[in-house]
Amino acid sequence: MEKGDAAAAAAQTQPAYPYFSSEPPGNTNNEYWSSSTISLPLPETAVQGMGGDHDGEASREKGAKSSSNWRTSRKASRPRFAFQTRSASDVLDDGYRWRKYGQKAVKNSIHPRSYYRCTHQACNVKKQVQRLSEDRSIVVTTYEGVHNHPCDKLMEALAPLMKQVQFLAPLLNGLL
DNA sequence: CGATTTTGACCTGCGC
DNA sequence: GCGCAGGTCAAAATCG
Repeated sequence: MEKGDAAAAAAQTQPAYPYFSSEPPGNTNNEYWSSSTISLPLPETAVQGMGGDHDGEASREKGAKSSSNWRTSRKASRPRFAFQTRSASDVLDDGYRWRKYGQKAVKNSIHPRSYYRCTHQACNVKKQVQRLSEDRSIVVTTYEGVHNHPCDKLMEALAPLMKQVQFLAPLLNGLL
């Protein structure tokens, strides 16, 4: 592992606010980012809803390596949204902890696509990060699923405040 | 020493 | 049915 923390910090210093949108149906081609997409007059971020009315990967019954431990994910399409950010690093610090579980080279791009998964238990939120071949400074991040737990970074930041509140609560009750 | 990344193999869906 | 492209697993390697 190289120094990804510095890159993450660099991404953190540039908070490109991500637009997000629920996926509009009817866009099933893979090339949801075309050259026209990045030529949109959006200054920093552009958004493209991911197509795919059927998610072919969630309904898979994984049978690799003689252990079909893939959870019985229903074919209910989990919410997916993709957005593009202009960032120097692949992993943008969104407050959650992600564990990389794969990397593949895609056809249309010379840059590989990375697959991440939320490290929290019972939180099967996945995201995939790909860098545009046309512009290396554009990173396409596709989230899939919603977190069923609070952001740990946020909780860490809120922990002192919560202690203050717990300490002040009896006093406030006495005053009111 | 535990958690995470790397990386090759393997599996599935889809188009022809 | 076959091949390709994409997605995931898991063992080894590596980092803090």
